[in-house]
Amino acid sequence: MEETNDLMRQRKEKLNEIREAGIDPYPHQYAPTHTTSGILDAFEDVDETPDETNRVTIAGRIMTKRDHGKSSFAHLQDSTGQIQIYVRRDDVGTDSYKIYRRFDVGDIIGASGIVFRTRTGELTILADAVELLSKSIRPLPEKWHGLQDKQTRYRQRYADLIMNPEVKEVFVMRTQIVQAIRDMLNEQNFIEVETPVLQPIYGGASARPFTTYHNTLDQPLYLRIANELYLKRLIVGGFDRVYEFSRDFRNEGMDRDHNPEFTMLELYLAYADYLEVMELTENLIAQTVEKLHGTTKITYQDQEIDFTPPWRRITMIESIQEYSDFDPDSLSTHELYTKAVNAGVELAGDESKGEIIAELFDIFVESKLIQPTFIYDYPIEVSPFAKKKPENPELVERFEFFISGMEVGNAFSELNDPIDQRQRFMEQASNLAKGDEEAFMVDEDYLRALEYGMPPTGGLGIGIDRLTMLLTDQYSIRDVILFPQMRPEN
RNA sequence: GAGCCGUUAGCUCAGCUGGUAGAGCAUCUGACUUUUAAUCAGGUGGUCACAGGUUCGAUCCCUGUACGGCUCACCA
Repeated sequence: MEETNDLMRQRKEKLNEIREAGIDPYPHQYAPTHTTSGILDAFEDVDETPDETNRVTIAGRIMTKRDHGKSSFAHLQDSTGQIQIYVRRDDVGTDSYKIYRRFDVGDIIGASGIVFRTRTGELTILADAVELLSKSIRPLPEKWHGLQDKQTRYRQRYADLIMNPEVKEVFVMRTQIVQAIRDMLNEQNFIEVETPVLQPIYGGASARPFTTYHNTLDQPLYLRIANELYLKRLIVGGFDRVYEFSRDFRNEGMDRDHNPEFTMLELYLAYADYLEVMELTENLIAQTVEKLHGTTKITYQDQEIDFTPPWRRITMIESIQEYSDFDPDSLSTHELYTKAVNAGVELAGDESKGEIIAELFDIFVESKLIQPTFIYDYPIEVSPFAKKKPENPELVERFEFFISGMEVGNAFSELNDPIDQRQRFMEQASNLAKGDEEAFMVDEDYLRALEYGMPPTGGLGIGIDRLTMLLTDQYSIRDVILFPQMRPEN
């Protein structure tokens, strides 16, 4: 049912009046010569005397309008900012001025005129022609407080973007972050590729997938939870450096740093191990921060974060020793389990030592890692695609990095031994059979690829949404995703 | 999934001990040819999220539902 109110009815009446005057309220094109910020830059020296040489044409949305009888001031907003226009009846003509008076805040109009400076010093366009480009029939939020309600801001991002310039700035920065990373990777001879979103077998991470169905093939398909296994197939195929900004989908809960669909950068680098990837990671991110902010020190939620390499490196076991009173090295699995349960850690009882260690890390360490920190050498049980450490087969060459208590990225020396990989898959498959919804299926085709031989390879995944949160000082992932997932309104 | 909080005019928000609702902005009418939260005068605008219950009477108290926020759980 069509939503309506007095304000909208009044605007529709104005729309009809404009049509009856023979004017198309939705014309097909317009040719502005300038942007608002371009004018503010280019005409900085202009004074109070209008000079015909300073003629411009702009287009934008009316954000404020102050009518004064036979003259009027308004601010027009375009994608670059705002500028004031000054419209006088004697300059635009009586008929045109009458139509102009039917314009509302929110309408998109074009204006031609001369740039000058008002008595109060504001650079302004003295308009001699104004033209309706699109009539707005739904009123914008109030100018002073803007749009505050989070629900409306997320559901009607368009209104949020119109009213809140700082929101727009966040999304411009998001694009700049992606662009900066892309530029650096391209410079280092990485190839950007595209791999399937619809996958017959999901893998590369442990998460519940979204399931769909292909009618013609008559088979279920899964929206990818990661693209890892496809990128590594490409390494097998001979692309030595590949990456993809991948929209991934995980059918899990939503909170301040989880959205069901999110963007991950994954990259793979042949002949590298995880230590080389560590170096690449800190440089990639530090340079991105530097490009965006001109420095590698920024403030996130009132805490200073220093991205200057090298970042702190500490093993997972060491971090647990440091941040809790557990020493996994000196305890048996059973002792560790007992102590953890006594400390209030919820465990089912069938966890392996590695799983308990990972759990202890999550509970006692993760939230305390404020400055960029590499946690490395993970238990093998929670890392089915990472290569074992030569000197300790219970650990793998894997790291994650944490900033402001958030996991931002994950990397390892990729497991390229097809026999070992098959065994790890089998363990996962048995977990799946035991009811672990996040274990995954055996990907025979991926194993076949490994059997052809994959070079030693380092891989990395970076959560682009979380990185953007950090670099734009946003508390919630919903504030760095244009259209975050929401329940239906009705 | 759990706990807490919220939902009142287009927007931002008040609303006391239960007595059928207010402000600012926006909007409308009039005045105003350098204003900028323009100003001045006068108006319009409400399913108090939804459904029940208690009560003589409910925006207010109770129950349920929907949506949202925060926290927790889940998410290697």
